[in-house]
Parts: sequence; structure tokens; C-alpha cells
Amino acid sequence: MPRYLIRKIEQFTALPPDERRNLEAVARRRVIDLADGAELVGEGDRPPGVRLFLEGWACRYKSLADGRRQILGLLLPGDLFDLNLFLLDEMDHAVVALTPLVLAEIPRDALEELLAQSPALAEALSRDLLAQIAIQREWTLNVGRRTALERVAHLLCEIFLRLEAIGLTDGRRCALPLNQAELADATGLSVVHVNRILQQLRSAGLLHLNGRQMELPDLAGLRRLALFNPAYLHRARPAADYLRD
Amino acid sequence: MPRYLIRKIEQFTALPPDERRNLEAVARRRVIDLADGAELVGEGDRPPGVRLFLEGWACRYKSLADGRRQILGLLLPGDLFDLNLFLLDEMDHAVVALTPLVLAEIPRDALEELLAQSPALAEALSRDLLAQIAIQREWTLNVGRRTALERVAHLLCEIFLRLEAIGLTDGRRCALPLNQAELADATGLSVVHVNRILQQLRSAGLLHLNGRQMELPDLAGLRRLALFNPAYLHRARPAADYLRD
DNA sequence: CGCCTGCTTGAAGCGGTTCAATCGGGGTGG
DNA sequence: CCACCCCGATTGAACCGCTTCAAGCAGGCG
Repeated sequence: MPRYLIRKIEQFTALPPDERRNLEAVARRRVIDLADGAELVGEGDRPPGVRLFLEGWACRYKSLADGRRQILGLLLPGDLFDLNLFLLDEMDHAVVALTPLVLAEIPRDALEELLAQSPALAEALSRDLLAQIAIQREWTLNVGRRTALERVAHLLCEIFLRLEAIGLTDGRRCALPLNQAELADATGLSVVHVNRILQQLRSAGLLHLNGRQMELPDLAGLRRLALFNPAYLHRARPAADYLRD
Repeated sequence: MPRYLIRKIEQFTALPPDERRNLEAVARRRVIDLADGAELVGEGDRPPGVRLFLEGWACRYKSLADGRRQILGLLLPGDLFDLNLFLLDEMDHAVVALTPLVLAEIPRDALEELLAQSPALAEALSRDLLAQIAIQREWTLNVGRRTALERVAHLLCEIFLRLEAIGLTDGRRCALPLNQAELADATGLSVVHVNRILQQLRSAGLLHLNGRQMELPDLAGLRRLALFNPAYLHRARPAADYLRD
């Protein structure tokens, strides 16, 4: 059931029942499970078919020859990877599972048929692709111009809000399946420094960690610290107080 | 005349003559000139209609409250800004002209009609959008994990190769209308440091600058220095020797 | 028990920033 | 025509944020 994608889409407008059924049918056709750490696709591979994340987290990343690695973005439940990607010759980046995954594989012809029959869905998916690009731009700004403290805080804000949009938060708590090495690769920092930044956030009362869960007791404060502007997520208008200025 | 866009597209496959005519007609409909420094769209604005770059350079950027600025990418002749952008609520970044510009404005309905009548063009533009996203990812890697020297070298390689793909290079020379402050904002560095890096590149015989032109006498060497892998540009297979490993 | 993975700590070093001048060339107004 | 100005490029010196290196530590698991 592509319930997270539907939830994300229906922030804006309800999907017509027939389009919803079309999507559900396609997403049920070929469901696959992957283990934590599985590589969905490697740099240089032929692009895979479109995949819809039903459960679990993954990340896109690129590596340099000497081992430096940059995580480019997170793929969360409800995300599509990637509309039209099959048009490209080869993958310029890799994708790896951060947790066990449940994916729906959507072959190219099934996707084209689905989109032809579902104009509202097609528009929603185009919008979602643009929102993914906007996130990529924000990550460029994040690693390019924010300080270490701001970067980590910004990443945590983004994770919380993206999970909230699909109903995967519990009050101020949500999952955080990334270890410190992965946080470092996502923020362009060293593991050691990420460790010290997390301590700073904890001692400032902005973050509690236990296991693979995090709690953000003062999201408004964290947001201010991170210079976080949620506009780039292109969600529906914020209702929550911690998103107002 | 959208000749640079057509050139970029026809790296892969020739456009059917009727589709080419459709595109040329739409691109002739509303042509506008803008001065150097003009803001095409600001952060928070409603997204503009689709615009095709006929001549000139622009950049996308985001700023932080205290004035830090990150240039997110370059818009060059033949680039489209941005397929489907009107689907979003508001701009999450700004775009400003780096040189005088000539643009074709394509209203939403004209674009939809064009794409409906021109399947090959529609596919090419989707592919171009994906290539733009790939460039954005590479920029995230660039500012996240490369050293200052690598970053600047990488940016120069990208500029040269993108211009080459549209026939705007002259041997090893091409335009470079960015000043050092803009290079700094594109690489996430300080102006002072960019200045010193450029001196390093010059004294290593990898770069000559005069005015708003640059020459890259040893592109293969610059590429190696930058850890530059051209795959992310998703051009047709390289013919040039400096692109082979 | 012993090992592995991930987290934590300390200390030294360096890459890049910041601050503060200076320089140079092109354009402008007197 | 020249003095002035302004913007961009350049230089030097001090500083600091983050990295690197090198250990230790804690918890989970075979």
C-alpha cells in the first residue's frame, strides 16, 4: 500500500478515487524486500525502473576515488526513485539501504500507462520531483555555507519535518537510523566533529538520542539555530507553531 | 532561435523536423532581453513561466539571513528554466543574470501544447531536467567533500565542458563571466581564498585568465586534479581525448 | 570470553577565514 | 585632460573551525 505517497500527495488535493486505485494496483504488482545495507543501484549502472519506497530509508551518495563520500539525500517512505530516470544512460550516483526496505517496482510501461490514465497523479509526481530537486539545492547550500552546528541542526529539522508530513512522527520523536559516520557523510563533516556537535545539541537541550530514535524537544529553537526555512520542502502551508516565524 | 538547446538535444538523436519547427515557433513568440545583474525571480516569488536561455549566463542562488550566499548552479544558453516549475507554490531560490540575457518566455499552455505535439522533444526535455538534477548533486559533492583547489578546478571543468557541448568554446578557450566573489559563492569558499587558488592554478599552467575569458591549456591535467568524472553531465559519449581515462 | 562496531575523548595540526590594506584599471565629472 | 572614485583583484598576518591521529570505552553478539 503506497499510503505514505498518497499522504504526501493529499496534503495538497485529494486524489480522485480511480487514480488512487490505479496507483495502488501498480504499487502492489511487484513488491520487493531488501536488507539493511543493500545497494539498490551503483554508480555507473544502468538506471533501474522506477521504485516507490513503501517502508524504510535509503540514501543517495557519491564517492571520490580516495574514499571521501558525500551523502546527497535521503529517500524516505512515500518517495519515488526516480521519475523518468530510465531516460539517462547510466547512474551518476549510487543508492544504498539505511534500514530494511520494502519497495514497489514499477516497470517503465506500467508507469507510462498509469500516468496517462491519471492526470492528477502525474501532476503530483511532477511536483514531487521538483520538491526533490529543491531539497538537493538546499543540501548544496547546507554543506556550502552553513557552519557545522547549523548543518547538523538543519539535517535533523529536515528529517523531522519530512517524516511528519507522512505521519511518521510521534509527538516530538521520530526515527533516526543514521549513525554518526552517515551523519558526517551527509553534512560533509568528520565523524569526530559530528560527535562533538551532537553533544553540543544535547547539552543545549535541543536533542535527545536513544538508539535509532531522536527527540527534538525545542524544534522552534533548533530551527532558529539551523537558519532553517521550511519553504524548500514545498509542503502544504504550515499549521504547526514551530514553523511560523 | 533556440539553436543551443537544439544542439544539446541533438547530441543524442536528431529532432524530427516538425518538432523542431514547433520548438522554434514557440521560442520566437516572446523574446525578452535583460541586463547584467537583473533578477529573473526572487526567493519567495511565485514561479515564473518556463524560460529558455537563448544567450547569456545566469545563476541560481540562495542566501542566509546574515548574508552568506551559495550559488547553486549556472544557467547557460540552451538551458531551460524550469520544466514544470509552475507546479510549485513559491520559489525556494532566486535567479540572477550574470551577463546580459536573451530569453524566450514560454507560457504554460503553450508549453503543454508543444510537449503534447512533440513526443521526442518532451522526452529530451525530461532528460535535460534529470541532467540538471545530476549537476545539482555533483555540486553538493563538490562543496561537501572536495578541497578548495579541487572545487575550483571542478567548476572550471564543468563550465568548459558544458559550453563545449553547445559549441561555445574556441579551442581551449571559453567565456568566464564570473568574478572572484561569484566563484567563491559557487564553491563555498571565501573570496580571498579563491584568489589564492586561482594563482595556484595559473602557476601550475592549468589556467590562463584574461578579462572574462579563460583558457585551460591542460584540461586532462585539470580534470585529474579536480577528480572530475564527466558522467554526471550525461552528454553523449566523449570523443575528446581529455575525457578518456 | 573476546571481538566488532559505533561512540567518545584529547591533542596537535592545517586548511581556509577574517581583517585590513594596497593596488590597478576603467569610467566619470569637473 | 586630469583628478577622483569605485570595483575587483591582490597581499600579509593572525586566527579558528574543523580534521586528523591515536586511544579508550560501551554495548551487543557469536
